[in-house]
Amino acid sequence: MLEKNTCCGGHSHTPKNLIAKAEEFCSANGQRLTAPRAEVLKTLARSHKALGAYDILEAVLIDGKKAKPPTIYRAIEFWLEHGFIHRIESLNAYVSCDHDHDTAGVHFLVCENCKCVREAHTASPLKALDLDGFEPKHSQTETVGLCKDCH
Amino acid sequence: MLEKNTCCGGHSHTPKNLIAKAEEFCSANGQRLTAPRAEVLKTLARSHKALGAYDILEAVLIDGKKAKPPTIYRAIEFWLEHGFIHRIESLNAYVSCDHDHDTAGVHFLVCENCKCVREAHTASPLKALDLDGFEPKHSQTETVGLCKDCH
DNA sequence: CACGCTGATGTTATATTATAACATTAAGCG
DNA sequence: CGCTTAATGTTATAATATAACATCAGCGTG
Repeated sequence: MLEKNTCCGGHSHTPKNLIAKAEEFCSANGQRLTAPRAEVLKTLARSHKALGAYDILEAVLIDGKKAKPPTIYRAIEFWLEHGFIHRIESLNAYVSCDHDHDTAGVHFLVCENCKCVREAHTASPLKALDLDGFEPKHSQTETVGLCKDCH
Repeated sequence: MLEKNTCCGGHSHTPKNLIAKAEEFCSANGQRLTAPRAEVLKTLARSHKALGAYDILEAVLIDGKKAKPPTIYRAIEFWLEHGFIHRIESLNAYVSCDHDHDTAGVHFLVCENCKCVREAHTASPLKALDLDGFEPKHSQTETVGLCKDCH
């Protein structure tokens, strides 16, 4: 994993911008931008495709040493909670997010071949639905298929 | 798991109907309705909530004996392929389906408390989207929240 | 019926993803 | 400084899923 890949136009977020946003968020909210958190976010931001937790684990060094699973999962959880990354359920993998949106409804186009993920925006899929007492908290749509470069 | 539960109005599919449909499907398509397949489908059909593979494993006996993981996963795969069950990605769990629909786009209302799952139908979420070369194969929306009885 | 083909299951082992539990360290604050 | 709290380090293990190969059952054919 993490090999150079030009699929999807080589799209990836810019680690610097995302880290800057993260720094800003942390100082504004009394959170700490620690080494594991920073490394995990940078790794995801550099990748244009979804990475599994153990891909991240292999990719990052914290103070020059390989981390252990809980360290990675804690950082993942932190960024998930604060909307800096998303979990792609159908891949058990994670992507960074540089969109500003409430995280209540998102839509991902997931390439089953190269695992690249594009985040799309539409109207909430709940609009047209008879919820009949169901109280929604979060909607996520995943469309699996082949990206432009893979089909 | 599998305890009696009256949440969501005790909704569950009717194993007999679903098995009848499955029998019909198999004979029409040259597939075999073997013991593991039948038991797995019945178990899911009886449950009104999503079951993990290992919940199913604990629940079924094949010729009076506990099965092993590959047996369960093969049956799950079989029914997934043929649209008799769905995988709820956010739970790593499975539900039976007695709807007739192309499996190209489905929407689930998932209760995070009791794990009951309601299948809903709306227009495809892809309609409003600029796919820009992405070739979609399957869309699934999962809305996590609290069901009528749990909130 | 015996044979051989095919698809399904049985079995063993292991890969992959994720978390529990407790010890230690670091940051912020009076 | 010394306390408190949040975060990380560490060890172990849970939960989910699959690879690989052996065996068996159904079925058409000679």
